[in-house]
Amino acid sequence: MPQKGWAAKRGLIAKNFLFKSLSDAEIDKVLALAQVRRYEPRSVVFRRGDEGSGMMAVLSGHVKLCAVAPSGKELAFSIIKPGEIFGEIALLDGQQRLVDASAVDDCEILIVARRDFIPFLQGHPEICIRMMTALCARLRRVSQLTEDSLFLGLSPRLARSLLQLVDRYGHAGPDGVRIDLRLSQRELGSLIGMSRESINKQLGTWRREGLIAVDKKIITIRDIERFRRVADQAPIVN
Amino acid sequence: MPQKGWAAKRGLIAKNFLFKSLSDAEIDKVLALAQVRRYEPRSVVFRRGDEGSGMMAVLSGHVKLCAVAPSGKELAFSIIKPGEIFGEIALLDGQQRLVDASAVDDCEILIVARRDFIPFLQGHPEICIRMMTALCARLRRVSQLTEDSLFLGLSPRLARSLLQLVDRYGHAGPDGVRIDLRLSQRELGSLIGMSRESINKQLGTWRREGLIAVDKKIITIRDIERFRRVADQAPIVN
DNA sequence: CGCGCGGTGTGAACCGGTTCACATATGCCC
DNA sequence: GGGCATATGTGAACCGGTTCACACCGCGCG
Repeated sequence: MPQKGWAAKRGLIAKNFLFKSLSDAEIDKVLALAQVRRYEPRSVVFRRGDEGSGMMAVLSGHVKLCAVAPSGKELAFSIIKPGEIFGEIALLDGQQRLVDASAVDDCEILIVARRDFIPFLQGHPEICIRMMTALCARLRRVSQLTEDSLFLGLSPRLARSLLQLVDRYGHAGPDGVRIDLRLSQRELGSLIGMSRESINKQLGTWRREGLIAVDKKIITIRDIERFRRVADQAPIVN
Repeated sequence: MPQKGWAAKRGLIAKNFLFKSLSDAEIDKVLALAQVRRYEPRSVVFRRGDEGSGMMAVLSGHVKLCAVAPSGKELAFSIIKPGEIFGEIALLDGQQRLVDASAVDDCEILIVARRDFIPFLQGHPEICIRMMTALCARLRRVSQLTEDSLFLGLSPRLARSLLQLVDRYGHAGPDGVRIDLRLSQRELGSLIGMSRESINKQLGTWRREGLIAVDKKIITIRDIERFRRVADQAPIVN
Protein backbone atom coordinates (compact mmCIF):
# COMPACT_ATOMS: atom_id res chain seq x y z
CA MET A 1 0.00 0.00 0.00
CA PRO A 2 2.71 2.54 0.85
CA GLN A 3 3.78 4.47 -2.22
CA LYS A 4 4.77 7.88 -3.45
CA GLY A 5 3.21 10.57 -1.30
CA TRP A 6 2.19 8.12 1.35
CA ALA A 7 3.72 10.11 4.18
CA ALA A 8 1.62 13.12 3.24
CA LYS A 9 -1.52 11.02 3.23
CA ARG A 10 -0.66 9.50 6.52
CA GLY A 11 -0.25 13.02 7.85
CA LEU A 12 -3.64 13.94 6.47
CA ILE A 13 -5.27 11.17 8.44
CA ALA A 14 -3.29 12.01 11.54
CA LYS A 15 -4.55 15.58 11.34
CA ASN A 16 -8.14 14.53 10.80
CA PHE A 17 -10.49 15.76 13.45
CA LEU A 18 -11.43 12.23 14.42
CA PHE A 19 -7.97 10.92 14.93
CA LYS A 20 -5.89 13.83 16.02
CA SER A 21 -5.76 12.73 19.63
CA LEU A 22 -4.21 9.38 18.69
CA SER A 23 -0.61 8.43 19.19
CA ASP A 24 1.48 7.47 16.17
CA ALA A 25 1.17 3.82 17.09
CA GLU A 26 -2.59 4.06 17.17
CA ILE A 27 -2.73 5.84 13.87
CA ASP A 28 -0.79 2.97 12.41
CA LYS A 29 -3.31 0.58 13.93
CA VAL A 30 -6.12 2.39 12.12
CA LEU A 31 -4.19 2.47 8.88
CA ALA A 32 -3.52 -1.25 9.16
CA LEU A 33 -7.29 -1.74 8.99
CA ALA A 34 -7.61 0.34 5.89
CA GLN A 35 -7.09 0.05 2.17
CA VAL A 36 -6.67 2.77 -0.41
CA ARG A 37 -8.58 2.87 -3.69
CA ARG A 38 -8.47 5.23 -6.65
CA TYR A 39 -11.55 6.54 -8.39
CA GLU A 40 -11.85 8.21 -11.76
CA PRO A 41 -13.81 11.42 -12.21
CA ARG A 42 -17.56 10.72 -12.13
CA SER A 43 -17.13 7.15 -10.99
CA VAL A 44 -19.41 5.75 -8.34
CA VAL A 45 -18.01 5.14 -4.86
CA PHE A 46 -21.25 3.72 -3.53
CA ARG A 47 -24.93 3.99 -4.24
CA ARG A 48 -27.88 4.58 -1.98
CA GLY A 49 -29.24 1.24 -0.91
CA ASP A 50 -25.88 -0.54 -1.07
CA GLU A 51 -24.90 -2.50 1.94
CA GLY A 52 -22.86 -0.17 4.16
CA SER A 53 -19.69 -2.10 4.62
CA GLY A 54 -17.33 0.62 5.75
CA MET A 55 -16.29 4.19 6.20
CA MET A 56 -14.28 6.32 3.80
CA ALA A 57 -11.77 9.11 4.13
CA VAL A 58 -10.79 11.28 1.20
CA LEU A 59 -7.03 11.48 0.64
CA SER A 60 -7.14 13.49 -2.56
CA GLY A 61 -9.88 14.80 -4.82
CA HIS A 62 -13.50 15.51 -3.99
CA VAL A 63 -16.53 13.30 -3.44
CA LYS A 64 -20.12 14.39 -3.91
CA LEU A 65 -22.87 12.94 -1.74
CA CYS A 66 -26.28 13.25 -3.28
CA ALA A 67 -29.78 11.94 -3.61
CA VAL A 68 -31.49 11.61 -6.97
CA ALA A 69 -35.24 11.75 -7.47
CA PRO A 70 -36.91 9.39 -9.93
CA SER A 71 -37.51 12.47 -12.07
CA GLY A 72 -33.77 12.93 -12.31
CA LYS A 73 -33.71 15.98 -10.06
CA GLU A 74 -30.68 15.94 -7.84
CA LEU A 75 -29.98 17.10 -4.31
CA ALA A 76 -26.33 17.34 -3.26
CA PHE A 77 -26.01 17.05 0.50
CA SER A 78 -22.32 17.67 0.63
CA ILE A 79 -19.02 17.84 -1.18
CA ILE A 80 -16.28 16.11 0.76
CA LYS A 81 -12.70 17.30 0.51
CA PRO A 82 -9.33 15.78 1.39
CA GLY A 83 -8.93 15.06 5.07
CA GLU A 84 -12.64 14.56 5.63
CA ILE A 85 -14.58 11.37 6.10
CA PHE A 86 -17.89 10.15 4.74
CA GLY A 87 -19.99 7.03 4.78
CA GLU A 88 -19.78 6.93 8.55
CA ILE A 89 -23.53 6.66 9.00
CA ALA A 90 -23.88 3.29 7.37
CA LEU A 91 -20.69 2.24 9.13
CA LEU A 92 -22.18 3.03 12.49
CA ASP A 93 -25.67 1.69 12.16
CA GLY A 94 -24.98 -1.08 9.69
CA GLN A 95 -27.91 -0.03 7.52
CA GLN A 96 -27.98 0.66 3.83
CA ARG A 97 -26.23 3.67 2.33
CA LEU A 98 -28.39 6.72 2.51
CA VAL A 99 -27.10 8.58 -0.55
CA ASP A 100 -25.07 8.16 -3.70
CA ALA A 101 -21.38 8.97 -3.45
CA SER A 102 -19.39 9.74 -6.57
CA ALA A 103 -15.96 11.08 -7.32
CA VAL A 104 -15.95 14.61 -8.69
CA ASP A 105 -12.35 14.53 -9.87
CA ASP A 106 -9.55 11.99 -9.55
CA CYS A 107 -9.72 10.63 -6.02
CA GLU A 108 -7.79 8.50 -3.64
CA ILE A 109 -9.98 7.14 -0.91
CA LEU A 110 -9.11 5.28 2.25
CA ILE A 111 -11.61 2.61 3.24
CA VAL A 112 -12.03 1.11 6.69
CA ALA A 113 -14.21 -1.96 7.03
CA ARG A 114 -17.04 -1.95 9.52
CA ARG A 115 -16.13 -5.25 11.15
CA ASP A 116 -12.67 -3.91 11.98
CA PHE A 117 -13.64 -0.44 13.00
CA ILE A 118 -16.47 -1.10 15.44
CA PRO A 119 -14.23 -3.10 17.82
CA PHE A 120 -11.64 -0.38 17.49
CA LEU A 121 -14.23 2.20 18.51
CA GLN A 122 -15.15 0.16 21.54
CA GLY A 123 -11.61 0.46 22.74
CA HIS A 124 -11.39 4.21 22.11
CA PRO A 125 -14.10 6.21 23.82
CA GLU A 126 -12.46 9.53 22.89
CA ILE A 127 -12.81 8.62 19.24
CA CYS A 128 -16.42 7.72 19.89
CA ILE A 129 -17.04 11.13 21.36
CA ARG A 130 -15.39 12.82 18.40
CA MET A 131 -17.37 10.68 16.04
CA MET A 132 -20.55 11.77 17.78
CA THR A 133 -19.51 15.37 17.49
CA ALA A 134 -19.04 14.85 13.76
CA LEU A 135 -22.47 13.28 13.49
CA CYS A 136 -23.98 16.18 15.39
CA ALA A 137 -22.37 18.62 13.00
CA ARG A 138 -23.93 16.80 10.07
CA LEU A 139 -27.27 16.73 11.80
CA ARG A 140 -27.11 20.46 12.33
CA ARG A 141 -26.23 21.03 8.69
CA VAL A 142 -29.01 18.86 7.32
CA SER A 143 -31.57 20.36 9.69
CA GLN A 144 -30.55 23.80 8.54
CA LEU A 145 -30.94 22.75 4.92
CA THR A 146 -34.43 21.45 5.60
CA GLU A 147 -35.42 24.58 7.42
CA ASP A 148 -34.02 26.86 4.78
CA SER A 149 -35.76 25.02 2.01
CA LEU A 150 -39.10 25.31 3.78
CA PHE A 151 -38.73 28.81 5.17
CA LEU A 152 -36.71 30.75 2.63
CA GLY A 153 -36.93 31.77 -0.97
CA LEU A 154 -34.40 31.45 -3.71
CA SER A 155 -32.12 34.34 -3.00
CA PRO A 156 -31.29 33.94 0.69
CA ARG A 157 -31.01 30.23 0.15
CA LEU A 158 -28.51 30.56 -2.65
CA ALA A 159 -26.64 33.22 -0.72
CA ARG A 160 -26.31 30.97 2.31
CA SER A 161 -25.15 28.13 0.18
CA LEU A 162 -22.47 30.30 -1.38
CA LEU A 163 -21.36 31.49 2.03
CA GLN A 164 -20.98 27.90 3.16
CA LEU A 165 -18.89 27.23 0.09
CA VAL A 166 -16.78 30.25 0.98
CA ASP A 167 -16.18 28.79 4.45
CA ARG A 168 -15.05 25.48 3.03
CA TYR A 169 -13.45 26.47 -0.25
CA GLY A 170 -13.00 30.21 -0.25
CA HIS A 171 -9.73 32.02 -1.01
CA ALA A 172 -9.23 35.71 -0.50
CA GLY A 173 -8.44 37.37 -3.81
CA PRO A 174 -7.72 40.94 -4.95
CA ASP A 175 -11.36 41.93 -5.36
CA GLY A 176 -13.13 39.64 -2.95
CA VAL A 177 -13.40 36.03 -1.90
CA ARG A 178 -13.08 33.45 -4.63
CA ILE A 179 -14.85 30.09 -4.54
CA ASP A 180 -12.39 27.83 -6.23
CA LEU A 181 -14.60 24.83 -6.76
CA ARG A 182 -15.63 24.97 -10.37
CA LEU A 183 -19.29 24.18 -9.97
CA SER A 184 -21.69 24.51 -12.87
CA GLN A 185 -24.92 26.37 -12.26
CA ARG A 186 -26.70 23.02 -12.33
CA GLU A 187 -24.50 21.72 -9.53
CA LEU A 188 -25.01 24.89 -7.57
CA GLY A 189 -28.73 24.37 -7.95
CA SER A 190 -28.54 20.81 -6.72
CA LEU A 191 -26.92 22.04 -3.51
CA ILE A 192 -30.16 23.76 -2.58
CA GLY A 193 -32.62 21.76 -4.64
CA MET A 194 -33.38 24.40 -7.23
CA SER A 195 -33.39 24.54 -10.99
CA ARG A 196 -30.48 25.55 -13.15
CA GLU A 197 -32.48 28.43 -14.64
CA SER A 198 -33.36 29.94 -11.28
CA ILE A 199 -29.72 29.92 -10.21
CA ASN A 200 -28.73 31.54 -13.47
CA LYS A 201 -31.20 34.37 -13.06
CA GLN A 202 -30.24 35.05 -9.47
CA LEU A 203 -26.52 35.06 -10.21
CA GLY A 204 -27.25 37.38 -13.13
CA THR A 205 -29.05 39.80 -10.87
CA TRP A 206 -26.25 39.81 -8.34
CA ARG A 207 -23.68 40.24 -11.05
CA ARG A 208 -25.54 43.24 -12.44
CA GLU A 209 -25.70 44.69 -8.93
CA GLY A 210 -21.95 44.28 -8.55
CA LEU A 211 -22.32 41.94 -5.61
CA ILE A 212 -20.46 39.12 -7.28
CA ALA A 213 -18.36 38.43 -10.33
CA VAL A 214 -18.32 35.23 -12.32
CA ASP A 215 -15.55 34.07 -14.58
CA LYS A 216 -15.12 30.57 -15.97
CA LYS A 217 -17.27 28.97 -13.29
CA ILE A 218 -15.33 30.76 -10.59
CA ILE A 219 -17.50 32.94 -8.44
CA THR A 220 -16.01 35.89 -6.61
CA ILE A 221 -17.97 37.58 -3.89
CA ARG A 222 -16.98 41.19 -4.15
CA ASP A 223 -18.71 42.60 -1.11
CA ILE A 224 -19.10 39.87 1.44
CA GLU A 225 -20.72 42.09 4.05
CA ARG A 226 -23.48 43.16 1.74
CA PHE A 227 -23.78 39.60 0.62
CA ARG A 228 -24.27 38.38 4.17
CA ARG A 229 -27.17 40.74 4.51
CA VAL A 230 -28.81 39.10 1.54
CA ALA A 231 -28.37 35.72 3.22
CA ASP A 232 -29.89 36.95 6.46
CA GLN A 233 -32.73 38.75 4.82
CA ALA A 234 -36.19 38.10 6.20
CA PRO A 235 -37.97 35.15 4.63
CA ILE A 236 -40.20 35.64 1.63
CA VAL A 237 -43.69 36.86 2.43
CA ASN A 238 -44.98 33.47 3.55
CA MET B 1 -36.89 12.37 43.92
CA PRO B 2 -38.42 8.91 44.28
CA GLN B 3 -42.18 9.12 44.49
CA LYS B 4 -45.41 7.44 43.39
CA GLY B 5 -44.90 5.59 40.14
CA TRP B 6 -41.15 5.91 40.36
CA ALA B 7 -40.55 2.23 39.81
CA ALA B 8 -42.43 2.39 36.52
CA LYS B 9 -40.36 5.34 35.39
CA ARG B 10 -37.18 3.64 36.40
CA GLY B 11 -38.34 0.68 34.31
CA LEU B 12 -38.96 3.01 31.38
CA ILE B 13 -35.39 4.22 31.49
CA ALA B 14 -34.05 0.72 31.92
CA LYS B 15 -35.90 -0.34 28.78
CA ASN B 16 -34.69 2.63 26.79
CA PHE B 17 -32.73 1.74 23.75
CA LEU B 18 -29.69 3.56 25.02
CA PHE B 19 -29.50 1.94 28.38
CA LYS B 20 -30.92 -1.50 28.00
CA SER B 21 -27.55 -3.18 28.11
CA LEU B 22 -26.77 -1.71 31.52
CA SER B 23 -26.87 -3.58 34.81
CA ASP B 24 -29.21 -2.41 37.55
CA ALA B 25 -26.33 -0.84 39.40
CA GLU B 26 -25.33 1.16 36.34
CA ILE B 27 -28.89 2.30 35.73
CA ASP B 28 -28.88 3.64 39.26
CA LYS B 29 -25.65 5.43 38.51
CA VAL B 30 -27.27 7.18 35.58
CA LEU B 31 -30.34 8.04 37.61
CA ALA B 32 -28.20 9.48 40.35
CA LEU B 33 -26.97 12.03 37.80
CA ALA B 34 -30.49 13.00 36.84
CA GLN B 35 -33.31 15.13 38.09
CA VAL B 36 -36.99 15.02 37.19
CA ARG B 37 -39.04 18.06 36.25
CA ARG B 38 -42.71 18.53 35.40
CA TYR B 39 -43.93 20.66 32.55
CA GLU B 40 -47.39 22.00 31.88
CA PRO B 41 -49.01 21.63 28.49
CA ARG B 42 -47.48 24.09 26.01
CA SER B 43 -44.71 25.13 28.34
CA VAL B 44 -41.21 25.57 26.99
CA VAL B 45 -38.57 22.97 27.81
CA PHE B 46 -35.85 24.79 25.96
CA ARG B 47 -35.48 27.16 23.08
CA ARG B 48 -33.25 27.18 20.06
CA GLY B 49 -30.15 29.11 20.89
CA ASP B 50 -30.19 28.25 24.58
CA GLU B 51 -27.01 26.86 25.99
CA GLY B 52 -27.26 23.08 25.73
CA SER B 53 -26.65 22.03 29.27
CA GLY B 54 -28.01 18.51 29.21
CA MET B 55 -30.01 15.70 27.72
CA MET B 56 -33.64 14.88 28.40
CA ALA B 57 -35.70 11.71 28.54
CA VAL B 58 -39.48 11.79 28.50
CA LEU B 59 -41.07 9.86 31.36
CA SER B 60 -44.67 10.81 30.62
CA GLY B 61 -46.37 13.05 28.11
CA HIS B 62 -45.12 14.22 24.74
CA VAL B 63 -42.59 16.81 23.68
CA LYS B 64 -42.57 18.58 20.35
CA LEU B 65 -39.30 19.63 18.72
CA CYS B 66 -39.70 22.37 16.20
CA ALA B 67 -38.21 25.30 14.38
CA VAL B 68 -40.12 28.54 13.88
CA ALA B 69 -39.53 30.92 11.01
CA PRO B 70 -39.58 34.67 11.63
CA SER B 71 -42.83 34.66 9.65
CA GLY B 72 -44.34 32.41 12.30
CA LYS B 73 -44.38 29.37 10.07
CA GLU B 74 -43.50 26.26 12.01
CA LEU B 75 -41.65 23.06 11.17
CA ALA B 76 -42.02 20.18 13.64
CA PHE B 77 -39.06 17.85 13.38
CA SER B 78 -40.34 15.29 15.81
CA ILE B 79 -42.76 14.42 18.56
CA ILE B 80 -41.04 12.59 21.38
CA LYS B 81 -42.94 10.04 23.45
CA PRO B 82 -42.32 8.39 26.83
CA GLY B 83 -39.18 6.28 26.94
CA GLU B 84 -37.44 8.35 24.29
CA ILE B 85 -34.68 10.90 24.66
CA PHE B 86 -34.13 14.30 23.11
CA GLY B 87 -31.70 17.17 23.42
CA GLU B 88 -28.79 14.80 22.93
CA ILE B 89 -27.26 16.82 20.13
CA ALA B 90 -26.47 19.84 22.24
CA LEU B 91 -25.40 17.50 25.03
CA LEU B 92 -22.86 15.86 22.77
CA ASP B 93 -21.39 18.80 20.97
CA GLY B 94 -21.87 21.41 23.67
CA GLN B 95 -23.32 23.86 21.17
CA GLN B 96 -26.52 25.79 21.36
CA ARG B 97 -29.89 24.08 21.13
CA LEU B 98 -30.90 23.56 17.56
CA VAL B 99 -34.69 23.69 17.95
CA ASP B 100 -37.44 24.68 20.33
CA ALA B 101 -38.74 21.96 22.62
CA SER B 102 -42.14 22.33 24.22
CA ALA B 103 -44.46 20.08 26.19
CA VAL B 104 -47.53 18.99 24.24
CA ASP B 105 -49.40 17.69 27.27
CA ASP B 106 -48.49 17.28 30.93
CA CYS B 107 -44.95 15.95 31.00
CA GLU B 108 -42.43 14.53 33.37
CA ILE B 109 -38.95 14.84 32.03
CA LEU B 110 -35.70 13.41 33.28
CA ILE B 111 -32.70 15.68 32.83
CA VAL B 112 -29.05 14.62 32.80
CA ALA B 113 -26.42 17.33 32.96
CA ARG B 114 -23.70 17.44 30.34
CA ARG B 115 -20.80 17.66 32.75
CA ASP B 116 -21.91 14.44 34.45
CA PHE B 117 -22.86 12.51 31.38
CA ILE B 118 -19.82 12.99 29.18
CA PRO B 119 -17.47 11.32 31.69
CA PHE B 120 -20.03 8.55 32.06
CA LEU B 121 -20.00 8.04 28.30
CA GLN B 122 -16.23 7.81 28.31
CA GLY B 123 -16.49 4.86 30.63
CA HIS B 124 -19.18 3.10 28.60
CA PRO B 125 -18.28 2.54 24.97
CA GLU B 126 -21.36 0.36 24.37
CA ILE B 127 -23.53 3.30 25.31
CA CYS B 128 -21.51 5.48 22.96
CA ILE B 129 -22.17 3.08 20.13
CA ARG B 130 -25.87 3.04 20.89
CA MET B 131 -25.89 6.78 21.11
CA MET B 132 -24.30 6.97 17.69
CA THR B 133 -26.88 4.60 16.33
CA ALA B 134 -29.59 6.88 17.69
CA LEU B 135 -27.91 9.89 16.07
CA CYS B 136 -27.72 8.04 12.79
CA ALA B 137 -31.42 7.27 12.95
CA ARG B 138 -32.18 10.94 13.39
CA LEU B 139 -29.87 11.84 10.57
CA ARG B 140 -31.66 9.42 8.28
CA ARG B 141 -35.02 10.82 9.26
CA VAL B 142 -34.06 14.44 8.71
CA SER B 143 -32.38 13.65 5.40
CA GLN B 144 -35.53 11.91 4.27
CA LEU B 145 -37.59 14.92 5.28
CA THR B 146 -35.33 17.21 3.26
CA GLU B 147 -35.48 14.99 0.25
CA ASP B 148 -39.22 14.58 0.40
CA SER B 149 -39.80 18.27 0.72
CA LEU B 150 -37.67 18.96 -2.34
CA PHE B 151 -38.73 16.01 -4.48
CA LEU B 152 -42.36 15.36 -3.65
CA GLY B 153 -45.66 17.16 -3.78
CA LEU B 154 -48.28 17.56 -1.14
CA SER B 155 -50.05 14.25 -1.30
CA PRO B 156 -47.22 11.72 -1.10
CA ARG B 157 -45.56 13.87 1.49
CA LEU B 158 -48.58 13.97 3.72
CA ALA B 159 -49.17 10.27 3.17
CA ARG B 160 -45.61 9.45 4.24
CA SER B 161 -45.93 11.59 7.28
CA LEU B 162 -49.14 9.84 8.30
CA LEU B 163 -47.52 6.45 7.77
CA GLN B 164 -44.68 7.47 10.06
CA LEU B 165 -47.21 8.50 12.65
CA VAL B 166 -48.86 5.12 12.24
CA ASP B 167 -45.54 3.43 12.96
CA ARG B 168 -45.03 5.41 16.12
CA TYR B 169 -48.55 5.97 17.36
CA GLY B 170 -50.85 3.67 15.39
CA HIS B 171 -53.35 1.29 16.96
CA ALA B 172 -55.26 -1.30 14.96
CA GLY B 173 -58.97 -0.62 15.19
CA PRO B 174 -62.12 -2.22 13.76
CA ASP B 175 -62.01 -0.39 10.44
CA GLY B 176 -58.32 0.37 10.02
CA VAL B 177 -55.35 1.81 11.84
CA ARG B 178 -56.05 4.70 14.17
CA ILE B 179 -53.54 7.46 14.85
CA ASP B 180 -54.20 8.29 18.46
CA LEU B 181 -52.24 11.51 18.67
CA ARG B 182 -54.84 14.24 18.47
CA LEU B 183 -53.05 16.52 16.07
CA SER B 184 -54.76 19.53 14.56
CA GLN B 185 -54.49 20.04 10.82
CA ARG B 186 -52.15 22.90 11.54
CA GLU B 187 -49.85 20.61 13.52
CA LEU B 188 -50.04 18.00 10.80
CA GLY B 189 -49.00 20.68 8.36
CA SER B 190 -46.05 21.72 10.46
CA LEU B 191 -44.75 18.14 10.34
CA ILE B 192 -44.15 18.53 6.62
CA GLY B 193 -43.88 22.28 6.35
CA MET B 194 -47.17 22.90 4.61
CA SER B 195 -50.11 25.15 5.22
CA ARG B 196 -53.16 24.25 7.24
CA GLU B 197 -55.41 24.78 4.24
CA SER B 198 -53.48 22.42 2.00
CA ILE B 199 -53.66 19.67 4.60
CA ASN B 200 -57.37 20.23 4.97
CA LYS B 201 -58.02 19.90 1.28
CA GLN B 202 -55.93 16.75 0.91
CA LEU B 203 -57.54 15.06 3.90
CA GLY B 204 -60.92 16.02 2.46
CA THR B 205 -60.10 14.38 -0.83
CA TRP B 206 -58.93 11.19 0.85
CA ARG B 207 -61.99 11.16 3.07
CA ARG B 208 -64.26 11.45 0.06
CA GLU B 209 -62.36 8.62 -1.61
CA GLY B 210 -62.89 6.44 1.44
CA LEU B 211 -59.15 6.11 2.05
CA ILE B 212 -59.31 7.56 5.53
CA ALA B 213 -61.84 8.60 8.13
CA VAL B 214 -61.50 11.52 10.51
CA ASP B 215 -63.35 11.91 13.77
CA LYS B 216 -62.49 14.38 16.50
CA LYS B 217 -58.93 14.85 15.32
CA ILE B 218 -58.43 11.09 15.23
CA ILE B 219 -57.45 9.87 11.80
CA THR B 220 -58.18 6.31 10.80
CA ILE B 221 -56.52 4.86 7.74
CA ARG B 222 -59.12 2.50 6.34
CA ASP B 223 -57.09 0.88 3.60
CA ILE B 224 -53.44 1.04 4.49
CA GLU B 225 -52.29 -0.83 1.40
CA ARG B 226 -53.93 1.59 -0.95
CA PHE B 227 -52.63 4.38 1.20
CA ARG B 228 -49.07 3.14 0.93
CA ARG B 229 -49.38 3.31 -2.81
CA VAL B 230 -50.23 6.99 -2.50
CA ALA B 231 -47.13 7.52 -0.40
CA ASP B 232 -44.93 5.74 -2.91
CA GLN B 233 -46.43 7.42 -5.90
CA ALA B 234 -44.04 8.90 -8.41
CA PRO B 235 -42.98 12.47 -7.68
CA ILE B 236 -44.95 15.34 -9.10
CA VAL B 237 -44.15 16.15 -12.69
CA ASN B 238 -40.95 18.04 -11.99
C1' DC C 1 -11.88 23.28 -39.90
C1' DG C 2 -16.51 22.49 -38.65
C1' DC C 3 -19.46 19.88 -35.87
C1' DG C 4 -21.35 18.67 -31.53
C1' DC C 5 -21.96 19.08 -26.81
C1' DG C 6 -22.18 20.97 -22.37
C1' DG C 7 -22.67 25.19 -20.10
C1' DT C 8 -24.86 29.81 -20.02
C1' DG C 9 -28.47 33.50 -20.68
C1' DT C 10 -33.34 34.72 -21.01
C1' DG C 11 -38.34 35.20 -21.86
C1' DA C 12 -43.16 33.14 -21.76
C1' DA C 13 -46.37 29.92 -20.06
C1' DC C 14 -47.67 26.99 -16.57
C1' DC C 15 -48.73 25.19 -12.02
C1' DG C 16 -48.69 23.83 -7.09
C1' DG C 17 -49.17 25.65 -2.99
C1' DT C 18 -49.89 29.88 -0.25
C1' DT C 19 -52.57 33.57 1.18
C1' DC C 20 -56.76 35.72 1.96
C1' DA C 21 -61.48 35.86 3.01
C1' DC C 22 -65.26 34.05 4.92
C1' DA C 23 -68.62 30.40 6.62
C1' DT C 24 -69.27 26.69 9.74
C1' DA C 25 -68.38 23.58 13.56
C1' DT C 26 -66.47 22.47 18.22
C1' DG C 27 -65.34 23.02 22.25
C1' DC C 28 -64.66 25.35 26.91
C1' DC C 29 -64.91 28.48 30.78
C1' DC C 30 -67.72 31.67 33.50
C1' DG D 1 -76.60 28.47 28.15
C1' DG D 2 -74.05 32.44 26.17
C1' DG D 3 -70.05 33.75 24.26
C1' DC D 4 -65.28 33.63 22.73
C1' DA D 5 -61.30 31.27 21.20
C1' DT D 6 -59.87 27.56 18.42
C1' DA D 7 -60.42 24.15 14.64
C1' DT D 8 -62.40 22.94 10.15
C1' DG D 9 -64.09 23.51 5.32
C1' DT D 10 -63.75 25.85 0.90
C1' DG D 11 -63.27 29.02 -3.06
C1' DA D 12 -60.65 32.87 -5.50
C1' DA D 13 -56.57 35.39 -6.31
C1' DC D 14 -51.83 35.52 -6.17
C1' DC D 15 -47.01 34.33 -6.71
C1' DG D 16 -42.44 32.03 -6.79
C1' DG D 17 -40.26 28.76 -9.03
C1' DT D 18 -40.41 25.26 -12.72
C1' DT D 19 -40.67 23.99 -17.32
C1' DC D 20 -40.14 24.77 -22.00
C1' DA D 21 -38.13 26.80 -25.92
C1' DC D 22 -34.59 28.85 -28.00
C1' DA D 23 -30.13 31.64 -28.79
C1' DC D 24 -25.45 31.86 -27.88
C1' DC D 25 -20.73 30.64 -26.50
C1' DG D 26 -16.40 28.11 -26.04
C1' DC D 27 -13.98 24.01 -26.35
C1' DG D 28 -12.52 19.45 -27.74
C1' DC D 29 -12.21 16.21 -31.19
C1' DG D 30 -12.73 13.68 -35.48
